[in-house]
Order: sequence, then structure tokens, then C-alpha cells
Amino acid sequence: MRRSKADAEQTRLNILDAAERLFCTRGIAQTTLEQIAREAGATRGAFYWYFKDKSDVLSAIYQRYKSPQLCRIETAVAGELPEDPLEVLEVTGSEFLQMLETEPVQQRLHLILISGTPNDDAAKWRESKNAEIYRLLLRMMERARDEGILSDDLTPEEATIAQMVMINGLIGEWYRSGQAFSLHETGTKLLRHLSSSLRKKPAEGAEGTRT
Amino acid sequence: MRRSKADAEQTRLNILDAAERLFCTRGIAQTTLEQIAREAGATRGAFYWYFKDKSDVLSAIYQRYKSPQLCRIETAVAGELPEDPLEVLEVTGSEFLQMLETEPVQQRLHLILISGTPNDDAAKWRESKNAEIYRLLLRMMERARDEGILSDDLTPEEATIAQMVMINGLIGEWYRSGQAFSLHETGTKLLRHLSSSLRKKPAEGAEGTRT
DNA sequence: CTTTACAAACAAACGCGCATGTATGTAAAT
DNA sequence: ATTTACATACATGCGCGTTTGTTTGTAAAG
Repeated sequence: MRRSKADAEQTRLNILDAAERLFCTRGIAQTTLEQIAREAGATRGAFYWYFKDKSDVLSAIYQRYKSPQLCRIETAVAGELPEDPLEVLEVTGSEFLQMLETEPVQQRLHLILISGTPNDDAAKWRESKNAEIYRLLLRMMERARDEGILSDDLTPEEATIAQMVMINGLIGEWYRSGQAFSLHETGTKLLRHLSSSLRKKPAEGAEGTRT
Repeated sequence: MRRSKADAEQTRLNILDAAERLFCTRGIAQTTLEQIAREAGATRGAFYWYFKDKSDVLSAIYQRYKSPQLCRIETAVAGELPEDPLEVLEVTGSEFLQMLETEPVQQRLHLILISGTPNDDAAKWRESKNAEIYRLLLRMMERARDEGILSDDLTPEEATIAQMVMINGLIGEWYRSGQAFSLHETGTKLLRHLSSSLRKKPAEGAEGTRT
């Protein structure tokens, strides 16, 4: 049953999708290549045609993952527009959480991203990806400091860690609680709270009013 | 080589320690019973004498784990002493992070605790343990609200999630960054920041003295 | 105080299933 | 006709659970 070029590319994607789903539902180590192939409606022969082994398909999953929120922040970093950095982080973070809650695909990807044991195949990849996000957020926080809107009692580095802790921590807590709360609702509220706590308080008098 | 009662109990502990170490360094699924036995200076025969299988030793590891910070909070919850709830949470959290950074044993335990894939053997255990911690913290936050020191714009539930997100998120970020920052120093600072942001701001001008 | 009779505490060997990797077959596309 | 895109069959190894064997503590019997 030989397929055409287009169909062939489709089976490759099917395998990628299947692996993505199984990796997050049953875990990477517990997922067998046979399961991936059957989930993709193919056999292990097809798998080995496209991928070297399990870690190969894993890195393929990683590579096609580009978080939309990261793009948003990247453009905000690159852009000359005088956007409020703290508000950009708050909004993109909130959007990201909403997307995660509504789109299962993104859930799986991020779950694979933050899960896994230390020093396995993917640990180095995760570390570098994490560092990349850190540097991006840090540039935003530094910009916030330069614009004089970052609170004095936190360095940009600390504020960045606080932001990452909030996002990733929320997702982790959401999973550990068995989705017991609304990720987007609670997340938005806590992100707003964090954002305002990171913001330098103006002098006495007016307080709490947003722009 | 029959051992005496005391020696026998020691081998059991050796196996437990060995499993604990290997589970966090190489991951649970990637650790074989043979490795555990050899690390403990014994054979798989000894393992099967004391434990049913891998999940059995895992639950044994869980059972002998009682976080000191939890005890501290428990006594604070039970106690009638009018301690400042937010300060108790801040201090115990800070202490916990310090202990984690200095004592590798606690590191491993907590790493095993928050790692692992969803719906594996230990997932239910982790969920229930997490819920237990949540309820404890929630009682503290409710007490804070009742005493009128919790900020109005967050419910006790949200404040609890914020606290858990901060602690667990910090640890996760610490690991993902490859211990790139000081867990205790940064953690203490961010915990203090969070604590003060959770605290209700006193009214304008005069008044606002603490008890 | 011996001796006996177990039972505890393992070690070593065995067999099984299962995932992996490879090698081969094969029909359709080019 | 040759290559592509798989499916099928086969070989290998590895971890697991069980069984069996061996040594030693230890308690009761004599």
C-alpha cells in the first residue's frame, strides 16, 4: 500500500502526533514504539522509516514546538514600540494559560516540556529552552527597570524568576491538583496580582487605578 | 550469610536509601532492581525479601517522608497562639527552601515528589499529598483573612495557590536552571515579596499599627 | 549446656515476556 | 526499472518475577 508523497508526509505527522499524545498521557519511558505506531494507524516499520529511535521522535516533537506567547514576547522585545513591558508579560502570560487550558495539544507539549527526569535524553534540551525563555523575559524586565516602572526591591533577575515561577508553577500546580481550578481564571488573577506587585508604587494618594 | 536482626534492618534501609538516590538521579522508570540492589551492596534476592516490587519500595520511600516544614505549619494551624499566619508561611517556606538547598536527601525526596509522569503508580499518591498540603495552607490563609490581614483582592484559595506556586515553582525553576541561582537567597526574597503583596495594605495616612 | 529443628535472610539460577533493532518482502509511485 | 514507503518476520537482549539453594541466628527440647 504505497502512498503518494503527500500521504507519506501525512503518516510522518500522524506518528509525531501519536507520540506526542502518548508521551504525555502515559509518559515517555512507558510508551512503546508499537503503541505509537498503532496509535498513528501504522506499524513500527513506518516509524523506523522516519525516525531513528524514540529519542529522535522526541527531539522532532521539540523542534516543531514554538510557543505563540514566546513569539509575542520576542516581537515585543524586538519592537521599538513603547509598550508597557510588565503589561506585555501579564497579557501574554494570561493568553498562554488560556491557550493551554483550551487546546489539549499545547497542554501535552508543555507537559512534556516541563516533565521528565533529570539527566535523561531531553534534559539538556529542556535546560537550554528554559534558559532561552529566561533571557527573553529578562530583557523585558530590564526594559521595565530602565523605564523606571519596576519596583525597587527586586532586581530584574529576581522579577524574571518570579514571572517564570508563576507561569510554570501554575501549570504544574494545575496538573498536580487534577485540574481542580480554572487555569485561565486563577492564572489571570494571580498574574495581575504579581504584575502589580512588581510595579513600582507611585507616591501616596491615588492607588489601584490602572491606566 | 544470615544476619542478625539489627543487620537485617540495616540492609532494608540500605535498599531504601539506594532506591531513593537512583530514583532521582536516573529516574524511577530508568532504574532497575539490579541497580538498586548493587547500590545497596546486596542482590535482587534481598530486594524481593523486603519489597514486593518497584512500586512497593516507592511507596515505602514516600511513607518515611514527612516534610519538616509541614510539621511546622501543622503545629501552627493547631496552635491557639496568635502567630501572624502570613509570616509563619513566609518563614517556614524560607526554611524549607534552605533545607532543600543544603540537604541532598531532601532534594531527592522532593524531586521524586514533584516529578514523574501523570497517571503512573505514584500519581494518585502525589495528588493526595499535594491536596493535603493545600488544605493545610488554606487553613492558614483563611485564618489570615479572618484576622483581616489578607489582601482584599485575593480569596484565601487564590492566595494558597499563589503560595504553593511560589514554593514548588521555585524548586522546579531551580532544577530546570541547573541550580543557576541560590534557592534560599532568591526564594527568601521572593517569598517576602509575595507575603507582603498578600498582606492587606493599611489605610491611608495615620493608623495601621501592627499588633 | 548441648543438640535439634526450624525459620530468617539472603544469593544464585532459571524462564518468561516484551521492547527494540534489523533484515527482508513487496506493492505502488516515479 | 528503480526507488519509495512502508509491512512483516526475525533475532537479540534485558528486566522482571519466581524458584531453589545455602548459610546462619535462635528458640525449644533434652
